[in-house]
Amino acid sequence: MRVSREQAAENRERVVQEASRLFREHGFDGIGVAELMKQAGLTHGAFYGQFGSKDALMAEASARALADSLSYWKRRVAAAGEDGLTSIVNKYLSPAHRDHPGRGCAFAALGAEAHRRNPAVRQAMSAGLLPLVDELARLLPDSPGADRRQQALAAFSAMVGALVLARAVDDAALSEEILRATAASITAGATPAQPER
Amino acid sequence: MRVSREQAAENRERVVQEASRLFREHGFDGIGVAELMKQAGLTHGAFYGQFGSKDALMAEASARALADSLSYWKRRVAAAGEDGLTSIVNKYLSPAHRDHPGRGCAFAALGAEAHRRNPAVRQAMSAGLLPLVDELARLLPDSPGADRRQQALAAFSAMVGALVLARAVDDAALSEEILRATAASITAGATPAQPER
DNA sequence: ATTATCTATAGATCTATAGATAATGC
DNA sequence: ATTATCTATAGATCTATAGATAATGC
Repeated sequence: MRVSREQAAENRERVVQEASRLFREHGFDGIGVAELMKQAGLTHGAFYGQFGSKDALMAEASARALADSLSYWKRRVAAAGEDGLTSIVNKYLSPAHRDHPGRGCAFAALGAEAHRRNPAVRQAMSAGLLPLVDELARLLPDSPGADRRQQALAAFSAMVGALVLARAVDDAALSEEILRATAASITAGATPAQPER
Repeated sequence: MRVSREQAAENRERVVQEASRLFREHGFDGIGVAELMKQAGLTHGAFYGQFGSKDALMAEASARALADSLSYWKRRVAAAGEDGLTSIVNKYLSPAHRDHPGRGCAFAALGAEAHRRNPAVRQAMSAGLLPLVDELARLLPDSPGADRRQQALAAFSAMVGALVLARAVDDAALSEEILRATAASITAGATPAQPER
C-alpha cells in the first residue's frame, strides 16, 4: 500500500490539481474530501496524511488556480505579439471560458465565496490578484493622464463581473451579449484614439 | 400552535426575507433550513408546509433580493434628481455595500453559484438582471453612436466584478482602490464630454 | 523502522418526512 | 374539519480520526 516518496509527492500534486478544478466547478462546499480523493485515485483517509484540513486545501488549490491563470496569460501574451490585450480579453470573455469554469478564472468561480472562508483562502486570493492586474496594466495602451493600474483594476473587475453574469444567466443570447459588450468596452475604451465604435 | 391565515402569510413572508438575507450572507450552502427557520422565529418542520424544498426557496429568495435591489435603485434615482447614475454607482461601489452582502446585490453575492443550482434559481437571476440593466441604460448619458444597452451591460459587469473582488481581497487599501477605480471608469467613461482623466 | 495509504467509524449536520397538537374558520 | 406549526426522527452526507497494512528506505 505504501508508495515511494516520489510517488507520494506526485499523488499530492494530483490532489491539488483535481481540487483546483473541482472547487472551481462545484464551489468549495459542492465537493467533499471523499469524492475529491476518489477523482485523484486515492481513498478518503489518505487525504489527512498530506493536508491538515479541507480549509488548507482550499487555500492551496486557490493559489494554484490563480498561478496557472497567470502563466497562461503570459504564454498567451508572448504568442500574440503586439495585440496582447485583445488576446487576453477575448479569451477571458469567450463562451469557452464561460462554459468551463473548472479550468478558468478562480475569481469568477470562487471570488464571491472567498470572504466567508478561512483567512488563508482570502490571502491566497489577494496574492493572486496583483500579478494578474500588473500583467493587464502592462498591456493597456499608454493613455495620457490615466493611471494604468486604476484602468487595469477597472478592466479586470469588468471581466470578472461579465463572466459571473454570463454564467448566472439562463438565456444564451443575453449571455453572449454580456461577454461581447464588456470585451468591446475594454478594448475600445482602453485605446487612446478611441474609435467611434 | 396553529395561527390565522393572515399570520401564516406573514410568517411565510418573513421566511423569504430572512432567506434572501441569509443566502446572500452565507451562500446557498452556508445556511441550513433549520437555522434559517429559527432566525424567522419558527421551527424546522414548519418549513415544508410553506415551501416545496430548499431549492424552491433559493429561487424565491433570489427573485426577492433582486426585486428589492431594483426598487431601491428607483427610489434612489428619484431622490438624486439629475445625477442618478453617479448616485447608483457610488452607492453600489461603496465600502458599506461591500461590507453588508446580506442587504446587497444578489449577483455579487450569489451569481457565481447560480449556474450550479436548480433551473428555477437561474431563471430568477435572469429575470432579475434585465430591469436593473434597463434602469442603468436609462441613466447613462446619450453618447453618440453608442448602444446604451451594451454600455449598461458592460457597466453592470464592472460593478458586479468590482464588488466580488473588493470582498475577496484581504487588503483594505487594495479593496477600496478597486471600488474607486471602477466607479471612476464608469462615471467618467460614460460622460459624453469625457474629462481628461 | 518508517510512513503513505487503506478500511472503518465517530460525531456532527443536513434535507425531508411522519405524526401529533391545538387554534382557526366554517 | 381543516391546517399551520411542532416534535421527533429517518437516511444521507460530510469532516476528521484511529488503527491496520504493506512497501519503502535505511
